[in-house]
Amino acid sequence: MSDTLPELAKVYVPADNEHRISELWADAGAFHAEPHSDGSADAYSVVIPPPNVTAALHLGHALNNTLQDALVRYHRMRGFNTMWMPGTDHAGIATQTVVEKRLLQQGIKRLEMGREAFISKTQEWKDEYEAVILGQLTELGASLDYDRTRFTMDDMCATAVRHAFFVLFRDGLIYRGKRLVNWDPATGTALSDDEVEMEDVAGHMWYLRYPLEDGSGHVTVATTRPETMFGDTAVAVNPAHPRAEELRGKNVLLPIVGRVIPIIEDDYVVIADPDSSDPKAQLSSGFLKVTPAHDPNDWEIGLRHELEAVNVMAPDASISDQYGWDEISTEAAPFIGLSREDARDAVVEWFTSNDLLERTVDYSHSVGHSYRSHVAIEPWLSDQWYVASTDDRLRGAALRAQQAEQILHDDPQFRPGDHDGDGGLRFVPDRYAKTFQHWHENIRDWCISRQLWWGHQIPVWSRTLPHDRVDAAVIDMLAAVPDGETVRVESAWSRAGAVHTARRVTETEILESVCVPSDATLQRLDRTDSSLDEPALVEALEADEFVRDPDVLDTWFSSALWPMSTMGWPYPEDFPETVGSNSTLLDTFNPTSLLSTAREIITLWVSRMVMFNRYFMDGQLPFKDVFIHAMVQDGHGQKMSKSLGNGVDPRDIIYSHGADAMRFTLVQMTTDTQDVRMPIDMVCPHTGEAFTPEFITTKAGHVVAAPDQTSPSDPTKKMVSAYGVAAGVAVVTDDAPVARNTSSKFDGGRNFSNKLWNATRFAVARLDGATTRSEPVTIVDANFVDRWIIARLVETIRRLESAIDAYQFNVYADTLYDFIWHDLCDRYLEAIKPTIDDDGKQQVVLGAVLDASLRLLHPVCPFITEALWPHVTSAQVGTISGLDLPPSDLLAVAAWPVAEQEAADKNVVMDFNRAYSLVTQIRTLRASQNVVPKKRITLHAPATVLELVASTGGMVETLAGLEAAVELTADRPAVASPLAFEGSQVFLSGLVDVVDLDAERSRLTALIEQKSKQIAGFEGKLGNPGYVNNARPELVSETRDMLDVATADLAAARASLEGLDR
RNA sequence: GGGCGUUUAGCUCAGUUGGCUAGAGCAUCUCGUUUACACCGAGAGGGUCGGGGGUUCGAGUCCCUCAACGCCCA
Repeated sequence: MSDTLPELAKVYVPADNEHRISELWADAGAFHAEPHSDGSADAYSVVIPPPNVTAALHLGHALNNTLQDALVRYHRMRGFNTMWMPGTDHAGIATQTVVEKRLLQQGIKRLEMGREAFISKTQEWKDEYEAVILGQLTELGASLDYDRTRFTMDDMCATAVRHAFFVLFRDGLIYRGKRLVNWDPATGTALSDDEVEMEDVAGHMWYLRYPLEDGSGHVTVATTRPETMFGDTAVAVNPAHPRAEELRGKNVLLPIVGRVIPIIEDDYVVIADPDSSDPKAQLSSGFLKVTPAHDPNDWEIGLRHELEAVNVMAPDASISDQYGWDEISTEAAPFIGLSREDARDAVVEWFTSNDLLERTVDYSHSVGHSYRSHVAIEPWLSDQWYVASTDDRLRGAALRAQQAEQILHDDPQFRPGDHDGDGGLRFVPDRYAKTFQHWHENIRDWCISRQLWWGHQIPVWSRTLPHDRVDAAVIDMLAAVPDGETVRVESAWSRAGAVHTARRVTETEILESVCVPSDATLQRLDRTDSSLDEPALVEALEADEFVRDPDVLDTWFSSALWPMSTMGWPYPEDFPETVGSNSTLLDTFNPTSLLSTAREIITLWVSRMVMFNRYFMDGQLPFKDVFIHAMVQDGHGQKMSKSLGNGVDPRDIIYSHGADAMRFTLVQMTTDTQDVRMPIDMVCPHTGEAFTPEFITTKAGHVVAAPDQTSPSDPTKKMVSAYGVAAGVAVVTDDAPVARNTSSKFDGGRNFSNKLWNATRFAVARLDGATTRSEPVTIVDANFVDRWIIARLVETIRRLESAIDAYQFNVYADTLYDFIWHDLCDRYLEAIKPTIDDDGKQQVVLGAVLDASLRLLHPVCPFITEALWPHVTSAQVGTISGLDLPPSDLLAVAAWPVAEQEAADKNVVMDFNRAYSLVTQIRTLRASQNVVPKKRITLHAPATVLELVASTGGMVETLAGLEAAVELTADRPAVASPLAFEGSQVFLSGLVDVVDLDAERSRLTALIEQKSKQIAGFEGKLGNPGYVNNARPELVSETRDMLDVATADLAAARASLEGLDR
């Protein structure tokens, strides 16, 4: 077989191997998993956090997916039935925004093209980026089960969404409410709290005088938003305020509007205190204008005091009389139609000219902005659908899911009970359990409707009818409940399987809503009237004036179902690919083993998956472990993000360094606490050289690569940056192509790959697969260095296993780096050079160590290890007893090495370390005297040292460049340099013709000084009764030993120094 | 405002129940290319562990406090 393999190139070239190997895996179906329950293997499953289809992946995604892949590949090799589910997310608002933007560049407006055409355009965008993303994952080496690729809006996921909505609606966990939402007036949609970013804005505090109705004076309200005054329905004062009593029961005549509004008392109002450290108290006037329809705090006050909420704005945040504000005064009329910004100026001007503006103060404060459009959020009163997350069935279930050891509260109702899934959710690192807990303790109901076209349209049909047209039974039911409360109605629709509700919306009108499930659900319901299928039911509803809600669901609603919907929930039998011979994906792989994601996702997504999976699957968790990975920052400490456009395409790094180098470096950088900072260079497409690009600062204050860049060595050559392309501000032409990015951070990974490549190249050339030994080599009979490298291998395996179990990725990478580079290459390969060609047993050991090393490195560096795999396996000449390395054609599906504990000989390792420190000392001495490597020298040492040297079977001689090691006698050569080793004087001769006495003297003097310092330290410790009495005994005796050796070394060094002068 | 994290060699970072004589990689300096690798080998220099206080026989590690930077949630 070896003659069919091409020779290994002198340097590892990733591009020559990666694509070929990806195809090898794909052709073999190496990553495909089938559900089964035959008990032969435990399941290990992960669902990918579905990347959104707005843009290509950046290094942050590369990091997350590399970590998942390392875990997945490791578990696959350990023999788990391993499934990693791929897919993408439709990302409603984000995708709709980018598609709208692109269309607008072509002069096409969304509203003009219509819903259907727009969705089809968006679908095209999705297809394009889904392909890009899956391509990136493939190039990255992600061992996903690509046959199962899902999309949050495909049939399987849509069925789940429809079913989940129906069940929640039926169970009273979805309701329609008039609430203040975070309204984005630019995109015309409501945002969840999580989609609002707080930004500091330099604004003003205006002090407006509101005259009292009875003409007895005025009160002064302080506000940052004077334009909302049209919607004021009260003025609030703290009951402890000095004027509270005198004003009790009085009213204010609202300027411009002419509305008479009460003065109310509420201790939310901050009492003015110019000396306070709280800026709110400093700036307070003592009076607060209350605008329930345009401020969340005022909304709460409004609820407490039963105030009217007057909405004075249109969806585009202009002042409007169409959305709840009636009785417009003549004075107010000119303000109608103004934008909120213009209205603010106009109101301030009006107060100024009417002498009602008391003063203005500069005031910088935090204002919510849309994370997409970046305009200020308008708290806006509107009808929205909500999930009752605060219900115990959701929030309580999420809190009870937490592993008991990670819980910080002592509320018994939220302690895990004995229900399935209780107490089974663990966060790594564990501090994030606190984030999860805190979120749920303060959770609010979840607004799930979005005024978008791209997404899952809400499956509710509604109509609003006057009293006299509504069924009498409904009227009766509503009469029995408070106004505004929703009742379940029994009707023709409910008998057909839908859920029918009704609510009184005004004095004379009633709103009816009917939630219709998908046909898959409908046909399985136990219903009295089974004559209608879903299309027929919808047709009948629409014929009866019901209209489908135009809104779509919040993207996170479908994401929340991801671990279930991708596996065929609720009806796997409808999707044959989710069903195995004796089990289903859901039964085998849910709960999944792990979710790996970023910090902010704990609140956005983790929480909702836990609530939904538990609710819909009888308490079962969506995953057991949540691993929170580091954030990848650019060179300026800014988070890499798709929306900022500062992300680096992993394909650029793969191009400059190779996928394995990128993966290895990312894994090595993943520690418990540190975020990953990644200074980025650019590669000139004209010359290929890397350079630091020019940076600019954006309006938002971000530092990014300037869109247009100039070649560093040829100023006539131009290029554009990836940021310029992402931000849509740079034009790519043949003369100005887009420049790739790179980073020298990945050099270490690349060098490491090349090191392994060349070590294997060397080793394979020394092995001859033709003459295989039939009997396994017994390691206890092997040479010293062979026993040592096997012992180190076994230690390494153990360390890697514990590192990966604890998600210590940097430890995993560092352990491999240390073993392969230092132990295998620097020590073992160098030590066996004189013997390997003639020692068949040693060849077996070398082959086995390489074989095992490739297996161990494979989870992190899959391509290069797979590329080397056939070379190593075909060259192997035998096996080692106690080290189990079952053969496999593909490394990706090979078994993880299993070693018997006896192979880890601690004494060999100890002796090696002693001998190697002698080697190091000799090398240091050689280097200090500039002795060339090929010059052989002689070691003169006492019998104890010679014994150690002899026990290493030539290792010391080879690594230290010794010609001979001889017993130290009185007649040692005159030209010899002394060393202190383990308390003995040893000498090296043959280094140089004449010893430089001054150099020797200063070397020994420095040594004496160092040893004296150490001795003083040890003696200080041992002279301290506190230490001797309290420290662990073995620690004390260790210190004594170290003192003894240091003392002997000192004596040896002193003797040597004296010897020089004799 | 609340929470979390970071501050250790010129740079990027390790340092797991306190025992450290503080490590690694890169960079720097010296030496070295006839046979695995210059994406290399051998060696060296470089740190009062952010400041202050405390607990302890002993603190990079635990506690308090101050400062700077970053993230998440309000």
